[in-house]
Parts: sequence; C-alpha cells; structure tokens
Amino acid sequence: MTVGRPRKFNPDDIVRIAIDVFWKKGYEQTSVADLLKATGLHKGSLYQTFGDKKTLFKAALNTYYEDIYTKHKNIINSEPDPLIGLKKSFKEVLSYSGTMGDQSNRGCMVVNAIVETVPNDAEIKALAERQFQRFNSLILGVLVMSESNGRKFKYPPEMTIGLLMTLMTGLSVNLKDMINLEQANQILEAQFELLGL
Amino acid sequence: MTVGRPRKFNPDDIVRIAIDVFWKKGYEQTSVADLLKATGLHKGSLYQTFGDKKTLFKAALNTYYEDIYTKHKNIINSEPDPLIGLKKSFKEVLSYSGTMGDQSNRGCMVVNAIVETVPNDAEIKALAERQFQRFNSLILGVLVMSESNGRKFKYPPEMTIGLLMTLMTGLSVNLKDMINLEQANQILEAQFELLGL
DNA sequence: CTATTAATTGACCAAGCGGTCATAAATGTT
DNA sequence: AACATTTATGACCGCTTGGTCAATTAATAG
Repeated sequence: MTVGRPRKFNPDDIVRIAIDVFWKKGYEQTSVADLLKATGLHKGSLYQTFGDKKTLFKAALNTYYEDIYTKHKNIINSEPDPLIGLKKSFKEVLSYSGTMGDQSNRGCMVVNAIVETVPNDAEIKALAERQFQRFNSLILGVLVMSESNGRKFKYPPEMTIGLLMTLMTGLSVNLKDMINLEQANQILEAQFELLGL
Repeated sequence: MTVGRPRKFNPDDIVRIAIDVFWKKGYEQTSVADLLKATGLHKGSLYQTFGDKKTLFKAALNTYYEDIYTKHKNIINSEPDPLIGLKKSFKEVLSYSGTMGDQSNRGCMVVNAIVETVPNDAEIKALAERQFQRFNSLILGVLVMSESNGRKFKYPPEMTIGLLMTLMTGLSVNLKDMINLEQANQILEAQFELLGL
C-alpha cells in the first residue's frame, strides 16, 4: 500500500528518545544537534517527520503525559480499593523520574515544562493546563467514589486534590536536589495521613 | 578619592533590574540584549561591571534570595508570637511573585532556577542548596522555640518543615497557570491547619 | 524495466548568541 | 595643563542556533 521509500526508523521510538533528552535537559537547553545525536537521525529526516523543534517537544510532552496518565489509571484499577490504588500510584510515580548520573533527579517533565515555558509559550501552557485538569478529574473520580462508599476525608475532594497535587508538584521540584527519594516518600505518606486518605 | 571616570549607574540598581528580567523569563530565555534593553546599559559596561551573563544571574539570584529571606525574618520578628509571624510571612511571600500581564505568575525565582538549571549547572545548584538550607534553619528556629514554649505540633519540626517547604514549592509552580492566588491561600491555610500550626 | 513516490543526506543559510576590544570621554591628582 | 585612571561606547567576532533545500537513494506499482 505504501508507495515510495520506507522509513528506516519508527517515529514513535524517536519520540521516546526525544522525551528522554527533553526531560533531562529542558526545552531550551536541548539543541537540535542533541536530538540528532541521541536519535541517530539526520536533520532532514527529523524535520520532515516532526516539523520543527517545538512541535517535536509538544509531541514528546504529550506522549510523556499519556504514559504517566495510563500508568496511574492502571495502578488505580488494579486494586480492589481504588483509594489504595491511588496512593500506590502516587508513590510509584515519585520514583518514576529516576535518579540520574549524579544524585539529582529529573522531576516530572510536565512540571519542568510549566516552569520553563510559562509564560513564554501559550501553546505549551494550554497543553499543560489540559493535562493538569484531566489528571485532577481522574483523582476526583476516585475520591468521590470512596466517599459514596462511606469513606470520610478531612476535606472536600477539591481541597484534597489541591493539597495533593500541590505537594506532588513540590516534590517533583525538590527531588531535583533538595531531598532524596526516601524523604519524598515520607513527606508524601505524612500528607496522606493528614488528609485521612 | 575615586579616580577615573565615574559610573553613570548604580550596580545595585542594575542587579534589581536583572532580577526582574531573569525572574520573568528564566536564565536561558533571557538574552544579553534583553538585559541591555531593560537596564539601558551598553554591552561593555555590563560586562566590565558584572563579568558575564551567568555571574550576573548568580548575583541576581543571590540578591533575590537575600531580599526574600530578610522579608521573612522581619515579618517573623515583628510579631509577638513568631509562629503567627511565620504563617504571615508565608502568606505574604505567596503574593510576592505578583501577577503579570496575562494572568500568569512568575513564581519563586529560586524554584524557577532550580528547575531550569539543575542538573545542568553545578554552581547554581550549590547556591540554591545553601539558600534552601538557610531558610529551613530559619523556620526550624521558630518551630523549636514554639515547642519549648509548650506548643504541640502534629509532627516533629523536620517533617513539618518538609511538608511546608514542599507545599510552598508546589504553590510557586502551580501559581504559574494552574491555580490563582486565592486558591493558593486556601491550600496554604488548610496545610497550616493540618499541621496544627 | 520504467515511472513514481517518498526518505536520506549533507551542504548551506541567516540570525542571534555571548563575549571582546580599541577608542573616546570624564574625572581626580600633580 | 598634563597625566593617570576608570568608564562609556559601539563596532566587531566566531560560534551556535533552528531551519531549508536540491540532489540522491531506495522502495513499490504498473
């Protein structure tokens, strides 16, 4: 069915590699040359396939988000009690960012993108907002369901989400060089306890 | 006493202007041209006085931090009960970053710097760590003093600080476009309540 | 075997970057 | 008034940046 010379690479693989590079170094500090080196592609191929650097970044950010969202959803659904699943997924995502060569951590790519590009770039800002909202909804569903099953929390779901998401954002940043994974886990667990989760 | 042609500008004023520009746009996205435009200086003057872009950035980051640290300290000391002062200073610093042209906020400059430059730059990382530790000590002093005056908290001071600093970091980021100042204040107050502050 | 289509390749480009430097101008000292 | 010292000024530089493009190669369809 396909006519013409076939690609030697799988675009999806390239996006994953791009995620890795952008995640580590950020958007601005990643040069197109860096991407070429990491992917082994030639300039023309990359530009023909992905348009330009920013488009590739947005594709990477989006794929990153879909991955992490799916990860959460799966963990939540794998537990009989979704609330247990929710807590489990938060803790697992904490270590997802992984420790790099030195002891620093790369944090959450979405958080990094927000800090770096807002308010400089409206499109990425809009993308991050959508992702943030969708993630909030996922958590909201779990909390509301738990409540309707008789569970009582310290605060209404919206406030619980606000505190939880804010803390996660903070952990993502502070893991970069202020705290280690163990401390982060302790902080997160303390917050669960405080919120009555 | 001074020999040679006198400066037409005050270096300290320039650093404040540099803070403003770097804070808004970040390190990489701020060009030397931006700085010249904002300060009205000429290239040679800037380089002669401050060395280079990164040195100026570090000077700006340091001054920013000293400002904010002093601000906190003053507010804490201005209250008969330092614990009240502590809470007040946190809330005040929240609005310190200010709303920009659009509805986005520039967050905390130190947080921005950590996200942008760690792990790319070891010096800035070290600077941020020092500042973080010194700030922690300031809070620790207040909590320990309150405890020795009979106040009881939900957690030991170290954990309280961990939760508080992490939340503040998260608020700084999320204020950029996820939440507004009012929501941020509510979240912060809820956290105070949870921690028994 | 030829035509068609698309991917590969590397040379190329303008613009912007951070940074330098020789010269001119302004002050205090002698 | 001449000198020493410092700052002001803007032309200048090499390099890197993101991005383009024409020629070449490789596959498939007829």
